Amino acid sequence: MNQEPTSDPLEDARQTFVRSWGALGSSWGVSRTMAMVHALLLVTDPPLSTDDVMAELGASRGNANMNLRELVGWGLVRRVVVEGERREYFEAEKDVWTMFCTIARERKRREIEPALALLEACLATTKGLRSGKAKAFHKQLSELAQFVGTANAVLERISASEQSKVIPAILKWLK
Amino acid sequence: MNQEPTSDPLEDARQTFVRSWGALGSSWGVSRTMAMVHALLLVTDPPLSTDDVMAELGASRGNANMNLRELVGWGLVRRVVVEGERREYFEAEKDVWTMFCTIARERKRREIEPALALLEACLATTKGLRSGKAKAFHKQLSELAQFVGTANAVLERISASEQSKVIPAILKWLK
DNA sequence: CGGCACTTCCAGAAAGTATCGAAACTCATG
DNA sequence: CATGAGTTTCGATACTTTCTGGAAGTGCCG
Repeated sequence: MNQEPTSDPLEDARQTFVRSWGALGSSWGVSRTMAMVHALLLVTDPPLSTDDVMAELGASRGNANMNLRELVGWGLVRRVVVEGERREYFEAEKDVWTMFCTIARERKRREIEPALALLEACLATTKGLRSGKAKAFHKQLSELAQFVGTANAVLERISASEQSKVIPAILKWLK
Repeated sequence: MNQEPTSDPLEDARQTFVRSWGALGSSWGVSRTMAMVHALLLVTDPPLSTDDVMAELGASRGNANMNLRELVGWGLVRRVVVEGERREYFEAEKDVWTMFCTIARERKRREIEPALALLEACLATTKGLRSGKAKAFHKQLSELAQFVGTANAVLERISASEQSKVIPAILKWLK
């Protein structure tokens, strides 16, 4: 992935943003390129084609295609049809609140729920055990499960709400 | 990393929990082994030595040492001194709320704040630009920055609060 | 149909990380 | 101040994940 030098400050800022956002992505369990593609679409107005993404990021077709597809799978990017064009174009959901809700819902489904399931399973298999060690294990896991369950419910509730209902309440609470 | 077959249901459950938690860790940007070490300490009562961790997870000394050190760095694990023992022992913070606050604070510091800094930097360099494209870019980033900033403040506030103040409020709000 | 304009799949290559094993270091102790 | 238990560091290797480039697929249109 290459970068061309520019002296256009806007282009510089875009590049900086896209690349750095990509780097940050990896600490959140998102691959660099996927984060970069998302960042790119987020700050680009007319929808982009696969080739545009390839060109902007210097990625291969397969890579661009795969990451676009995955972003569509997450619901963060939409395929759009451009009048009189055969090629597919992509645009990101620009509204930050909607984006947050989408991410929350997907992570919940893909990561929190499996974790809960694991905890429940371990709780179930140690339910009947009477030894002190088993009791302690069971108690520790059940506290964890309860916490994760609450977090799950909070995300559920928040991401099903209107931004206009939630944000003001939060800001007020922050005081 | 090996596993020995057991017919002890508690041991089985512990193994299952530790290993699966490790697997889940990777979707949250935590390395498998670090998540496993943490899980292990979380469900183990007497503090463990490096050698215990090595034995339980079948990891090398270097690996165990490195991950223990990193967990101490996150504040999720403490070194403890056992009477009349030269060797160091480790125990995890068991309280789930405290654990959550620690993680929130650390991720905030390591990941959210750098992201905010990036956003601010890009906002600053495009501040004066008057073209339509620049305005759109600036607006998109500033919405993102505002959202991330609010999230940051929320985490700050929550993780500085008492569990007893926050959880009931949340449960009430969930209704 | 057959050509064209795209999209998707796939197997191997490359890059990036985690892990090991062993050597180097630390430091209380005899 | 030599010993040795215990800890840390480090280069080499093994493993995963990500990426590439080309082959195969899809479906529109003349």
